[in-house]
Amino acid sequence: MSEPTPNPLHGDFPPSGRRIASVGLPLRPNEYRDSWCGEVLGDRVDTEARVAGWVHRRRDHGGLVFIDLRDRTGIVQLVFHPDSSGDSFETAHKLRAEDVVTAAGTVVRRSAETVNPELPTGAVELKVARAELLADAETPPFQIEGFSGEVGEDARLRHRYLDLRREPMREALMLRHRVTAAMREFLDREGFLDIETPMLARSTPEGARDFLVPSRQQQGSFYALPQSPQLFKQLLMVAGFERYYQVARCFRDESTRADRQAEFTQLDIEMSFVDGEDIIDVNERLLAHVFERAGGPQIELPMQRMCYDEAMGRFGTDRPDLRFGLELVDLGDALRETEFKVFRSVLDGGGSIRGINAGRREMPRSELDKLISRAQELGAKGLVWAFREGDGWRSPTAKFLSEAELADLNQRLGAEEGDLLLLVADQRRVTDAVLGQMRIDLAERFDLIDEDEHRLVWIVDWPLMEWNAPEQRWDPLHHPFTAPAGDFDPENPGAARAVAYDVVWNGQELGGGSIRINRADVQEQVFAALGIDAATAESRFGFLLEALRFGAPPHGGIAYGVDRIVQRLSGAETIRDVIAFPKTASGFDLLTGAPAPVEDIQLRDLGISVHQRKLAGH
RNA sequence: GGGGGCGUAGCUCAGCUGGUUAGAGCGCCGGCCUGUCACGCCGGAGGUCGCGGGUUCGAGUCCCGUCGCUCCCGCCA
Repeated sequence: MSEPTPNPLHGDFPPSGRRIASVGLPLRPNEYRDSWCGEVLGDRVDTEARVAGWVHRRRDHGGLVFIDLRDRTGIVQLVFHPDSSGDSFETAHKLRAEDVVTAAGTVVRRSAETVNPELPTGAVELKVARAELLADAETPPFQIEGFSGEVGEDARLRHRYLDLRREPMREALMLRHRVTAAMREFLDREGFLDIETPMLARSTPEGARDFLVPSRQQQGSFYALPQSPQLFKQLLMVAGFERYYQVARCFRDESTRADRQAEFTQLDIEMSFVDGEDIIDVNERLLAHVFERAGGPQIELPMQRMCYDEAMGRFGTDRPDLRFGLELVDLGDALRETEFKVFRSVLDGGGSIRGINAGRREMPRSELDKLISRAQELGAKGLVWAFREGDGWRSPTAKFLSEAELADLNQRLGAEEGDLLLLVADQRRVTDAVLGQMRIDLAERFDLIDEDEHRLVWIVDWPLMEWNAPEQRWDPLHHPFTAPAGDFDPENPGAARAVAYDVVWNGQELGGGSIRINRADVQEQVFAALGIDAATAESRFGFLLEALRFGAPPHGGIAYGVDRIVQRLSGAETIRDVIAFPKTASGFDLLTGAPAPVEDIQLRDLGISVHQRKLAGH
């Protein structure tokens, strides 16, 4: 996790183990304990307390034994003296790391020299009268805490239940709970109903690959695990529930990333009789509430908005990080007459030339070569780099450009002496993808991001569709159920705008949504424009079209990536660190061994050929 | 599907241009210890160098393959 950058988890909470109070613990006494370890504080001095937990560390002095006992709320020091009753003192000598223990005794104040200021409970300790070993533990494969090195992720995932005992993971999952609890709390208060939708659903071949589940009763047919509850929540609007939400598990059979798992959690929301403004209003208040409850940055309402076109123009992406500049600049006009062949052919081919002024930077040739490789990795054919020098450039490309062109480029880029300029010439889609990402790479590399700053922005006014040149068809920017703003002209689908909105936090999309189509005829037109013919639409989405004919209210909604929100709030480097039982990059669960081969008889029940499975290598 | 990085003791790592018996810290085991809190001191155990093959007098080290982890690109409506 991270260094001294202020973690929103810390600082905004009352110090000490009382942090746990906001998680709403049942504190009913039982025979094992009447106190959480983290709550044995000064106000318990001279009272009896009974705690239970895991042996965090033992310090055995022979005639005196200290045990740090840990539960999910924190740590308290137990002291065993030889005069403990029964065989408690002998038990203490035998205790080992991670043994499970219950101990009762008197809470005593520590003498001034023995106070541990590092521990919330460090002013007191439990003088143990009786203790019992409830379960002993084998030596853990890695140290739970008190070890300066990071434990490798393989080991952590293979014994996740031990990893989850470590403080960063405890904090992350408790934060996650606070986030979802705050979501439910707010939405319940606003009149939303929590309704579950099916996990075994119909496959939708558009979009991401589905996880398929073979049907035993209809051999050869398959369920799909839902990529989102989208269609079901629209049907719930048709059904008249008006305000719905669900903390929904979703599945996409695509490769994972540091911020992506195939199985993830979405906060899914849908409302009826609303327009885009109503939805944005509710969601701004939702986010403000969640951030407040979870110790995130304070959100000023109303939040900033930016049009899609502006975001793409200035930042090359629909999820701009507004904490730093390095904005993209369009340079085509400066090169209208250029004779430089590379630029000429791009411009003649309808492409763009765009650039970034990275500021005054020293960069050796080897580093510049790395930038070129990165640009190529991102899809550019090449990258022009230049340093402004006098009225011209120091650059391998300078000799191909006229003095007037160089001066114009410098002016458009606002280049001053020594500034590093990066140019990409390609189709606009490519220039934006490449420079939009390099802008972020450069900001990280040159440390231009103020980690204390937080910028939330709604991206609004989206195109409904974009032209997919390789496939020669129109694709929806959100999904095929997004409502066009105003009348939809099937002859000119590229002109249609959508009532859609994404909320972006420091360059990461937290969630996105739209007003949906609530008329069957419009939905049919949009399907047609997307190249889904009437027969296909009927067979895949006939149930939706039919439902829309039975009185579908105007409706719309949004969906948030819960894992990413928690990741951001916790400062975790990967999404795996905020998921209790995540999978590896190749989709393995190292703890349980899933996915795993199954018995032949299971396959026969499903009508799947055992022979085929053998071919697959099992 | 493609590219980069990594894989050595239970954990985190070191191991030079190939060279004798593969090391450290932590953990673990035994002993001592009444104020520690990363307790301390003394002693000890612990290795298929991911796996398979090759080059070489000789491989942890070089080469090929393979498996696993990870980051990135594609992909993720």
